[in-house]
Amino acid sequence: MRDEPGVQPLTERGARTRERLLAAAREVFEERGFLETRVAHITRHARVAYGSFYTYFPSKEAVFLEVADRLFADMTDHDLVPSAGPEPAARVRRANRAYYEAYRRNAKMMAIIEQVATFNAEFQELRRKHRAASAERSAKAIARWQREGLVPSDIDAEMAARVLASMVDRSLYLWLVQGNDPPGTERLLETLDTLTVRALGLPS
Amino acid sequence: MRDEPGVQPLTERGARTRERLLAAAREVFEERGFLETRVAHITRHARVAYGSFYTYFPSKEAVFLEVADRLFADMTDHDLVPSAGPEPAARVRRANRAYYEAYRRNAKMMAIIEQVATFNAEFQELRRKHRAASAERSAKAIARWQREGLVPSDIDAEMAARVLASMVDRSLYLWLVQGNDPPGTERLLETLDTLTVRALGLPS
Amino acid sequence: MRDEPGVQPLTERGARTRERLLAAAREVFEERGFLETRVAHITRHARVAYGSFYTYFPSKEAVFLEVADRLFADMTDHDLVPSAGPEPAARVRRANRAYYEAYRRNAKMMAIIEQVATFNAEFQELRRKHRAASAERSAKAIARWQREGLVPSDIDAEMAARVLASMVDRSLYLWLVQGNDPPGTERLLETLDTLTVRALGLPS
Amino acid sequence: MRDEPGVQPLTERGARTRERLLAAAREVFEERGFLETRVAHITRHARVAYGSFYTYFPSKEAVFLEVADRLFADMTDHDLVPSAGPEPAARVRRANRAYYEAYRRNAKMMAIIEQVATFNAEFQELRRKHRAASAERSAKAIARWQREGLVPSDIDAEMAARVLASMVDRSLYLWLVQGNDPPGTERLLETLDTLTVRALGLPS
DNA sequence: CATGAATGAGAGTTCATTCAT
DNA sequence: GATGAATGAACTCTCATTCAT
Repeated sequence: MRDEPGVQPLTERGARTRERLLAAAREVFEERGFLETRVAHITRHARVAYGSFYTYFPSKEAVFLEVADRLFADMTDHDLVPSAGPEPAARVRRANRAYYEAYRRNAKMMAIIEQVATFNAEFQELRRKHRAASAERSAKAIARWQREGLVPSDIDAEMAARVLASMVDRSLYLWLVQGNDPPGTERLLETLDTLTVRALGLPS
Repeated sequence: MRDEPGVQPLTERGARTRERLLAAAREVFEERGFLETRVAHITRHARVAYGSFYTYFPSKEAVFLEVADRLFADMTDHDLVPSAGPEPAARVRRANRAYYEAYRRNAKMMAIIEQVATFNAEFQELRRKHRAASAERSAKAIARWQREGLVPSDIDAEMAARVLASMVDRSLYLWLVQGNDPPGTERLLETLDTLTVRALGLPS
Repeated sequence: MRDEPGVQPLTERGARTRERLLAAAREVFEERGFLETRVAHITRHARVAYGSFYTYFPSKEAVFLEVADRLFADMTDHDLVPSAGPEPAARVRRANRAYYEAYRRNAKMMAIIEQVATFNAEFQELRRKHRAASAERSAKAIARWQREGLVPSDIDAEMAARVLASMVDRSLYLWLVQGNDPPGTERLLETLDTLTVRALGLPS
Repeated sequence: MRDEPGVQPLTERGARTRERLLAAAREVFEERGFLETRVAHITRHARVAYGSFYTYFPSKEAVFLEVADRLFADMTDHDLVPSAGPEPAARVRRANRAYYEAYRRNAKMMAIIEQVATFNAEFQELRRKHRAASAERSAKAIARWQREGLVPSDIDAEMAARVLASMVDRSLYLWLVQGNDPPGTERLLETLDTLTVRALGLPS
């Protein structure tokens, strides 16, 4: 009992051990899922003693939160519509592809994230915030396009942003995580692009 | 899951007990989620002896599968586009509303279904089949509309059906299960209708 | 998880198992003390499975409380002054001897009781109540003797009852539990009697 | 306990660290009890590195023994009858009050001492010796009073000393440590004085 | 069939002590 | 000496499933 476990290590060596645990945790979570992961798996994978885990993390949940937090940061570099500029359809397309790449890179963890989100309220909240921030940025882009006359003004920008994000997100989940269908990825991406652009009425 | 030991009760009394267990299971699953549900909770709720559970179901998973199977039947009475006919936009609209109502009615179980789908392969497969069947029907409708010139022929009917189903499904999940947003339901439904119709290029 | 553990068993067989656990618990507590007792020791001693312990008791504390409660009942059949009547000095003497016998019979558990009382607030309260009830009875006897002119009226009956109970109780504890001194028991009892009688000014 | 590794610091700085650990240990023990005290609590409180604890003390028990040893010294400056002289009743009274004050000052540690005495044999022995030495002094006083004709000669001086010490000690423990009773302290002290004096038959 | 007791392999967490720096 | 990380044996409590009645 160092009493406030999970504190940042004070030495170089401690920092290394902590990183090893984080990396091992991610790998084991990806391999076995959150529920089937034992703290012992993580420590064995990181080649540290069982007890060392609790030197840096108060629980299995805590290490997961941190792994997921890093992943969210990686994922949200690639928003639906990252920046202003001409050719909105091309931008949508590019954003979708970027998100697809990020999703593919992190597909295994995305599966575990969905798992944990179904029973851990704290984590649900974390994910909700990330989603809201991301949707907010997309909504801003849509609203700008509406002011520029590129998107019909009868569309609810905020809601459309959320709904379209759900569309892309869930499609990629079923595709990449649950492997719901073999036919070519390009067909999926093409459809996501087309439907998004047409749903918003963007000139293509 | 239909040939496990003791599944089909032979007597009238046995059939009653089995039904009580199924009803109790659904209520307890809704209340606590799959992971937090104990077999004892189910039997207590059903006012049945602990051991009787295993007379009718080989495991906690088995009773869940059966509860979920019944629910899927209820949900898929309301497909994206239930039947042929004129006014496709109105049909999309009606289908979305019907699905929304069904989802709302079963929201708690939908949450648990998502939960179990994240770790139980057998259940994943069951859900995948339901999804595929449902998407197939939607794809048929879209294809018909394409032959009738109501939907552009450059759209991949099957993929569009899946992607749009993901959009609606996920939006309702975040809305009804995770309560992600306070603003009015009507805004959400309106957006789902509009985006679907425009994505498909249907006349409105 | 039968959810409200520690419930009374519903069958004859369950009642037997529960009794075996209680008896085993007492013996193991006496042998090793509360802190050094493991649930596994108790179940092994009772020849039941580890998990069966938790069918009947929610924790080690709970089984201890019940063991102690039974012991308190046994001990308080022998109060400082059990009943009214003539010859108070003889009554004091008889009460002291009776308490001594009870203490000797239960000496090992008295040691454990003292142990648990030093850290478990719930148990402290239980013991406080027993002590208060016992002191109350002694105080009544002293007050009666005061009304009969056998004890000086300047004595605080209630406080004297508590103080003299402490004297007897603690002396027996040090004697029988901590074995503080070999010389004859009779010397101790004689001293307890004499000091009690003279402290109260009773005719001897 | 004085020849364990690293007990006697060789440098000035080491002596200071050791004192800080001792002081911190006492405070933490008082705050949380022996069982709930972690070595980490002590070092944190002393603002000393975790490992430094083991530079000066071989174990948690060892530091407690030393804290308790100092406390015993403080307590036994105030014996039942500290010195010879006239007016024995007044002396008893004064000794009781002095002991009360000392007890009150150290009440929290007295609680922990009782706790440790219930499971640590080495500490039990230490306390037994202190008690024996103290009782010995009281017994000497009583014997002297017997030779002076102030106390009846049928009293067993040594045993009476022990029994009366138990009475005072236990009453103060229940009063000050377990807070067994709200009514005024003066009532308790008065009763202790009176009963002691009368039990011994001292002229008052 | 019904009942409820019995089972025991885990799993997470603790923390005194040791050790490398 | 001082520092704080590393260790891992314990220990409690859980609960799906089996079994005796």
